[in-house]
Amino acid sequence: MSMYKTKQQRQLLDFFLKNISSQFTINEIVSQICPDDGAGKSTIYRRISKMVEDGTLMKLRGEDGKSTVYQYSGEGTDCGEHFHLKCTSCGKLIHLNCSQLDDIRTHISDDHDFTVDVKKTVLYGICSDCKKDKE
Amino acid sequence: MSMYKTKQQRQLLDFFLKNISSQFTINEIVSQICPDDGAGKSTIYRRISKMVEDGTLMKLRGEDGKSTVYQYSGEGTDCGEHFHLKCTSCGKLIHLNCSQLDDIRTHISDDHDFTVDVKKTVLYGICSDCKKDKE
DNA sequence: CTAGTTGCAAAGAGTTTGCATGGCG
DNA sequence: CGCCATGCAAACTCTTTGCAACTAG
Repeated sequence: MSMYKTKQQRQLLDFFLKNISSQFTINEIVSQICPDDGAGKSTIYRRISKMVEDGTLMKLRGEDGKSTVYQYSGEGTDCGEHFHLKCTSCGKLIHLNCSQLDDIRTHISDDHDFTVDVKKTVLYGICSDCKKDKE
Repeated sequence: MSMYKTKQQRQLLDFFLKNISSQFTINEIVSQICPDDGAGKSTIYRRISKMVEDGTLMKLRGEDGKSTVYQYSGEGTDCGEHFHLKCTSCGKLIHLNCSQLDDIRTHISDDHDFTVDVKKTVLYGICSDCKKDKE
């Protein structure tokens, strides 16, 4: 399969590494990486899908509930190990490293016989900053 | 706004009430409700959006990670009060009434200063039945 | 009667696919 | 040199929107 390391593959990975805590839509990625927009959009789609498959990226639903955004979750992160909180107001993604939260998985597994897939799960809500703004 | 109770509105609500624990894509809804398919699809879209807004329906991502499915979550359910587990293998949605899970919300709220919105959150993973099948 | 609602068709947005070309190893 | 990856354009699917006809209250 992905045996070749092409320029485009490296560009894409670099882009996410440089913006390791940010999320982007396909269009944002395309316009940031491709010279004069539009070029290579299908390649971006193809590559992104594979990166989601192999865990390099997380696929999330945007704040508006319509768009799809992607964020790096590969090496260097422990995104396969912890839960994520996503603010539905500002879009921020919070990595939740917390032993108590890990207990939840054990609890759900033991008591509800359901194996939670942390990589696919995002808890949506309102972050502290946005909470303040509303006051 | 929604002051009129039209035939279509009632049909749609009845359909979800009759299939209170199932999920449907827009196309499935359209073909089940509309006589000879295709008819009134835009009405379905318009009405579904409103039902999601007012909490009558939950909007979920389908098993394939691409499609969007809807399930009843209005009166008679306590879907605004508990978490949901969704099996990424068979698509089943599990309503998680469990005090320990409620503690999670308190914990995240108190210790992580983040207010989880239960209605928008779904925990994805593998249910017991599908786990067995793999053995 | 009046304003919200519906149906249709057309427009839009997002994503996928076929095929010839290009580039990695 | 062989094969996978890329780019482009066309095809597709899903969803939204404009507008005239309709209907509940």
